[in-house]
Formats: sequence, structure tokens, C-alpha cells
Amino acid sequence: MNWTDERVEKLKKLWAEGLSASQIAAQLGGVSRNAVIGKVHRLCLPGRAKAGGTNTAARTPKRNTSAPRAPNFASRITTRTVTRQQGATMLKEEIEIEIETIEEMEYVPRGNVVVPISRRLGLTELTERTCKWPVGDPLKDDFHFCGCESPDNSPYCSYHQKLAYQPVNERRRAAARAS
DNA sequence: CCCTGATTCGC
DNA sequence: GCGAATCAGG
Repeated sequence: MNWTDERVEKLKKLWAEGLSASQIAAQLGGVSRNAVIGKVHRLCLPGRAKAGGTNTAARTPKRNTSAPRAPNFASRITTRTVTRQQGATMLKEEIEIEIETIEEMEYVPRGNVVVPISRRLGLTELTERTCKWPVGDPLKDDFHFCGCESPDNSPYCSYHQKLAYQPVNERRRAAARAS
């Protein structure tokens, strides 16, 4: 693909709008994000300040122009893989529709509001049909299990089953994502 | 891992 | 002049 005046104009425009190089490359079509970035440089367009996106200005590697390339092999491998996957991903890029899931429900396992009609069974009293939801501090002697009737093969009664499997969802993802 | 922009340098 | 390969950082 040639950098026709029109394409260059579009590049300038999109870049000015703050689109990322990969997004611009997708819009223009036929070029990689690297091509876009390279062009941006040649045009001397303002790079992305250290603002929102990702820019680490004041970066001057300048290897010895005389020394042959001796990059880090380990990182090279990972870099390559990433690059290829990017290409495949970019072809799919289209429109993003954010569906905000407003979760107001905050599950709170109130340790006080104990539970239903706990049988206060000890570990030995448990059977296949008794709820095995632990109640209390395992290190204290008042520790016991719910002991209520539990459906078919479930290890918990209907009440505790909900508590056991409910809240584990969207909320977790956000948390896991952070780390 | 995925993504960003920045640089270098063979073509 | 181009842009893939790399690098560096989030």
C-alpha cells in the first residue's frame, strides 16, 4: 500500500484524535501498526505525550551503530509470538460495545445471622445427606456443621448451596484482572 | 498475556 | 521512504 495523500491525511487525523497505532492501521487497512508508527515519526507528528496511553519518552537506547544486533534471545521469542497474534486479532477489530454491568449487590456473609435450623452436628455426625457447611471457628470447640437436610448429592443444604456458589462471578474477574 | 509507542536499520 | 523486528513499559 502506498502512502497516498489521502491515506496520510487520514493517518494524521486519526492520530490526532488519539487513536492507537494499531487502531489506525486497522482503519487504513493494508498496513501494520508499525508502519503507522514509522510513518508518524517520519511525518514528525507529535508523539503521545506520557499521557493516558503508554509512552516512555526520554528513552534513548542508541546501541553501538557498529556492533551487530545482539538482542535478547529470550525476549525475542515472546515478542514474535505476540506480534503474530496481534495481526490475527487486528483483523477482527471493529466496534466495541461496552455493556456496563452495574452490580450493586454485594454479598455479605454475615457470620452472625447464622443460618437456618442448624443441627450443630460434629464432623462425625455428618452423612451423605447432611449439609456440611461449617459454622464457627474450626479452632474453637463450638465449631460444628449445619447438618440440615441436603438435596440429592449436594454437600450443602439448599440455603448454603446458594451461598457456596452464588457470588463467584463477575466481581472475581475484575479482581483477578488486577493482579 | 495483551497492548502501547519508540527506535533501529536492512531494503 | 518503508516497515519488520526489537525494545521498553503498562
